[in-house]
Amino acid sequence: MTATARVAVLLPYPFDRAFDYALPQGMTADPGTVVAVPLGKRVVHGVVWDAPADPTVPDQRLKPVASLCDTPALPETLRRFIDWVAHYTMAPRGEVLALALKSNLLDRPAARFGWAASPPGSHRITAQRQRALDALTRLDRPETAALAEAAGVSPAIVRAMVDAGLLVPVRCDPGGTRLDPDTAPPVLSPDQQRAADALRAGVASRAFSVTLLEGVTGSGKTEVYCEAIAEVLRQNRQALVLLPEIALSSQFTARLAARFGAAPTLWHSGLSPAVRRANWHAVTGGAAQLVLGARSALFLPFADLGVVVVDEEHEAAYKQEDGVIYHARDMAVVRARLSGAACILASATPSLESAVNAEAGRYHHITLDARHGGAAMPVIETVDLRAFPPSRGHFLSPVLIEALAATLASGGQTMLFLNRRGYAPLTLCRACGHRLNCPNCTAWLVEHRAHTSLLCHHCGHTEREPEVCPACSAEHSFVPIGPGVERIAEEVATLFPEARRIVMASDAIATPEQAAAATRAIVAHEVDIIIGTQMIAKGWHFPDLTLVGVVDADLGLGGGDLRAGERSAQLLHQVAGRAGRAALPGRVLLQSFCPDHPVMQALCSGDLAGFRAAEAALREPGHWPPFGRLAALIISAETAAIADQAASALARTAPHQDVIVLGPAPAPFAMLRGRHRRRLLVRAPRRVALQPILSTWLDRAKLPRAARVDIDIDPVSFL
DNA sequence: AGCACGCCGACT
DNA sequence: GTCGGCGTGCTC
Repeated sequence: MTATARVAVLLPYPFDRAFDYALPQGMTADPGTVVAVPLGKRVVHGVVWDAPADPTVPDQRLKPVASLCDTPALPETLRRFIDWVAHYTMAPRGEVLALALKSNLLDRPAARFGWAASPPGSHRITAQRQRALDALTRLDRPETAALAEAAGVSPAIVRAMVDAGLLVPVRCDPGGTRLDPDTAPPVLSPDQQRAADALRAGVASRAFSVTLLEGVTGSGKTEVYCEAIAEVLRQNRQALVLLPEIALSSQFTARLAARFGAAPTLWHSGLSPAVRRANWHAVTGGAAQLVLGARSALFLPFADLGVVVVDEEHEAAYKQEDGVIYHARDMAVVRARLSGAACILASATPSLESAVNAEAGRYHHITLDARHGGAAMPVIETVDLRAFPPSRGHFLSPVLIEALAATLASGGQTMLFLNRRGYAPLTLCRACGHRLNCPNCTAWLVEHRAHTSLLCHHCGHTEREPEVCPACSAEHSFVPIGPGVERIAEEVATLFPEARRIVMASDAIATPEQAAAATRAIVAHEVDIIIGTQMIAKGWHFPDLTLVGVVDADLGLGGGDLRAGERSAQLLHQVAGRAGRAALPGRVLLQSFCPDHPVMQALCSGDLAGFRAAEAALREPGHWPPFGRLAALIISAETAAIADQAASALARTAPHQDVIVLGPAPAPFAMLRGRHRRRLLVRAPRRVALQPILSTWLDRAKLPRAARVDIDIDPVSFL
């Protein structure tokens, strides 16, 4: 009597271990094989894992594997990556697998069709139709949305052209066109050439390496790392470029397409299910040579990854904050290591983490100094709001208004930056001082005049402004306090009624199409003044923009966040970089109540490296990141009492060896989406691994069932 | 994640 | 008397 042949199958659900299944006679399944297996009453997809069978489960309890899928096996490098991420983040292994394998990806994608121009006939060619036909000469068999976006026309125009017979469908499987590393090689400066050669050599060695590529906005980082990608294409391996989700613009896609002669394969949350599936299959089949994606693209089944680029590596948006909590920049390094690939971290304002790793020699460090094409860095000055205050109820200092007027007069464009959506961040009763709060969160309600309502930016709660104050019953007594971008737009309209304005915030610009339309209008100089949030800080290239005004440069400095100064410097530097990118010199005015603050000083002098050194000197003695390890335990419950009880119970049993446990404290948003939250911070020197300490601690702690503990390794947001 | 089992309130 | 709320627990 021979024992049943069994395989361990990892399922994409929150189980930490693989389940054993019986392998029917004659069936073989190597690790990585995607299989269908019975689970309870259902049949689900899973992956044969490289785990030993579990002898404690007797043969009789095993169910047989139902069938093998004809999808290519999940590559070993991806399986090891999933194991690594699960261990590091302390997330159940199956939950991590779920990031890589959703069963709706598995069906073979249907053939896809794009559009080509039909031979010229006797059609009426309107200006918009001509734009689409022009765009078609630059694109390879684009689908409707891609063509419409590239041409700057609505999808309806494209559909009408199809109906009129101007466009004919042709098959366009993703990755069907090979990328050509030599399509449009850039002309590089000697500085860039040296950097490109070094990156290319790293790729050519086919070994793991990490390089921090530091260069100011406009120094040509993209052109340089594209040379590393070109080398990977020559090796016939695959390349991955990660961008913060918000920066996945069509402008960037078009740049890569122009460089390599065909569009990269996209991966982000906005893709339709059909495109998702097609692109996933293109990656696993090797047809996708270059993927441009958000952080989740790390979990794609690359067969042979040669380079991973993390652009804007300092961005906090790389931190996944719910579900499996991970930092995509750090996981990109791991993904590259496990794949024998080169990893390139690119930024104008590197994170302290990466800068310290480069300093310590763990990463290579390449710096691009000059702005390419001769454009100078803008002149950055502070405007002391104590000396030059705005008039009552307004937010632009006379100094900024004067600069704005001069720029308008000379025909230049101005950008006003304020990282705050809506009209006013706080609404209070003139009679009694009552503040309108969110019922679910520790947060003020933000007035949005565009929707004539008050909105919570944390949970989405929305309500009308009450007629009567709920505290003192005064009528129509509410006044807006402080500015949001809508209010700045209003102020600008009063000051310069003839100037053409656009507000760029996530309320107004919600889709890539809207962003593309706004960008086009700005580049075409159909706009004089751009008023925007964070959204306008990233990657755009507006040639006529010469003045940048930061309405509240102090905004990011409060809140007691470990990285507040660092993040503020990065964001403001990035915003400043929008000014004067073409032939025209740029000027940046930072409105501040504390112009002597190290962040303002660093920005004005351009000495960000000096600022980083000062930050490092503050963090190193106490083993704060990146000089030590940090984890946050967020304890949340329906009631404050349960949250408090659970948090102090945890704190009482806290380990002392090698770690310091801080707290419990109310999490900065003590109440979020209706749950009460407390936080413990666990800090340790770099040599100590936190995970085993945390798991023994949490396993022993007896917590009330109503309380939940979320572990955040390497927290960045402190929310 | 799903899906069962299980023990307390308003309905044909 | 049953239908159904979602708390708890299991899935090889």
